[in-house]
Amino acid sequence: MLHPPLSSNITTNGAYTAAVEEQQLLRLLDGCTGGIRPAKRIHAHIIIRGLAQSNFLIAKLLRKATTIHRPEDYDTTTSSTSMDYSQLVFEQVSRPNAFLWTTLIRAYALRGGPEAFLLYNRMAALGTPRPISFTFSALFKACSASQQGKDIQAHTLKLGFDSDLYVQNTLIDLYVRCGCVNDARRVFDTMPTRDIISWTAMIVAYAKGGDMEAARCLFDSLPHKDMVSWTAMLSGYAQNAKPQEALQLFEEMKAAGVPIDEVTLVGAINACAQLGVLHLARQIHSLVMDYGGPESVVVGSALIDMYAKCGSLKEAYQVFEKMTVKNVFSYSAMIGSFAMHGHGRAALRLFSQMQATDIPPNSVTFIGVLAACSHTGLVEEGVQCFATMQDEYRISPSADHYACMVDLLGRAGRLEEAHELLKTMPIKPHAGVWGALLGACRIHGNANLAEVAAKHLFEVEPDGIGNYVLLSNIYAAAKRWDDVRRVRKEMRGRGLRKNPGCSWVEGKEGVQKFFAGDVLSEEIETALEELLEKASAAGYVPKLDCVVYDVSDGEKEQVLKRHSEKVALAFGLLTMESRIRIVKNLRMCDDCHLLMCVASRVAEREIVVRDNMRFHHFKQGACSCGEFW
DNA sequence: TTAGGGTTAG
Repeated sequence: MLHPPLSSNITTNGAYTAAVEEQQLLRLLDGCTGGIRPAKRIHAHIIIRGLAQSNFLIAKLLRKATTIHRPEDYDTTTSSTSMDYSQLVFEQVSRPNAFLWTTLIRAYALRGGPEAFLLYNRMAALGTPRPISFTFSALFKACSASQQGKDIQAHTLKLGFDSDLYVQNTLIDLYVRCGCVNDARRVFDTMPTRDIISWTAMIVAYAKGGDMEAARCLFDSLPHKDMVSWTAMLSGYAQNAKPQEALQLFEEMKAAGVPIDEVTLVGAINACAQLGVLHLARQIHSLVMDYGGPESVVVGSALIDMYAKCGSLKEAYQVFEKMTVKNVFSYSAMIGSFAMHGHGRAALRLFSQMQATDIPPNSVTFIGVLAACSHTGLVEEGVQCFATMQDEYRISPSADHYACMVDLLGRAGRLEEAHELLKTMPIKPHAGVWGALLGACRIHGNANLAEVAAKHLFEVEPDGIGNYVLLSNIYAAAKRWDDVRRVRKEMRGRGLRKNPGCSWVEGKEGVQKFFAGDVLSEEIETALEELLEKASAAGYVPKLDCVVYDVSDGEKEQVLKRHSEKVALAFGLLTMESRIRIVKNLRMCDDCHLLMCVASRVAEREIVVRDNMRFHHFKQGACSCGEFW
């Protein structure tokens, strides 16, 4: 039996017995897994032993009962949640102390919603007990808008918590979550003492705001960095499209002997996915295995995405299959992976499998599903999924979903329908939606509708350089040179310059990067010439329309020849014995696509190209996209 | 009590 009968409390040594029993129950609570049902069992013991008024015990009990993400969060026998139960237990304590109040406030705060504030207001109205610093760190966690934070901050000032490290650190974090970098910095600057947590929170503030130089400046001036501050910096680089800097930091971190955990690895995985370099991906994967394999679904989902973006759909699927716990992220990542490689049917099959589980798809899942249909020309299926999303899953389509639908219809040549959908959508179309229409106009050579799309596009995204390039491409294809000049003049007037095309390719001695128009080594120049000769003999004729300048055909040919992916291909032919993998920063042009097709046949090589849209796998003269891109 | 993480269209 766990406890002696109640009567044993009534001894001359009652206080001593109670203390011993409290210790026993605390140990019991420490050993319990958390969740509502185990908590209820221990609560029964607490009541039997007459300790239901112990603030300390009850606070610990509530912390256990309200542990989130446990299946026991809902008790089917009483139809109550752990919060209903905790509230009830709390109300039975006649003199709750500040710690007990705070425990309940924190539990509500972690769940979101207004209850945390209501409870605090009740506490403040009573006037006793007075809040403690813990109370405010819990309240700041409950805030989701900076104004709420400012209101609570006024209370901290009044009660003298304005120099408390924990309170101020949580306040910085709140401003970071709300995107208020300046407010976060003001708190940071006025703190009498700061610790590594204050610094790291501030590094994150700058990283979220895209100011990686300011983040780096703080990071460099931190005398004692820990794993979290290193990881914050690394992830910041990855999130701001600076994968090389992220991986460089990862190497430095390892060299400095800083420990690494799953969060660090996720940052590195993410960076590697952006670079698209497969041998690096494999290295990081084996590092993950050294750390015990992808134990969390977070790492697994990141790995799936990484392998897909590095061109290996097979390895992405292997990771997915091996995952023992799958969730909406892992399914969405895998469906999106099939989509970017043009495997629409496989994406739809996996989506069906997902529907048979108890994991409901979310709006991101549908982006993947719709993109898969769009990249494979499965128009009716896409239309059907768009309806299912709304009717069955009650997900209202976002502008991104409309962009997919406009792309789906437009790509398939149903331009008017796409335009009609766009005009009747209930939310404001963003640049992506008009961009999809403009892209479809390019494919189907509809310069008139392109003008309509471009007009709107320039309104919502006046500095989107790609839009001007796309429009001038469309005019160029229609040989409307005056219009081409007009667009180019507009670009110049706005101080916009074309992003230089850039490709990188995996060689034996690392990754080689090429820019369009680079001066080439003799070796590469020769390899390129030989390739073009062989291709011409096999029927390749340069698509001069791809050049948007009104210059002679000879000059156009020279421009095309220097496109970075062609140079990368020539380099790959020289250095790689088998498959050639190229990553490009912009969209591949029609001419390069054609040459890749022909080259895969005449050079008898598999070529995999990732551009900023999707993957193309070239093999024996054909592309996996089936010319539908 | 307080800081770092995964899937998103053109």
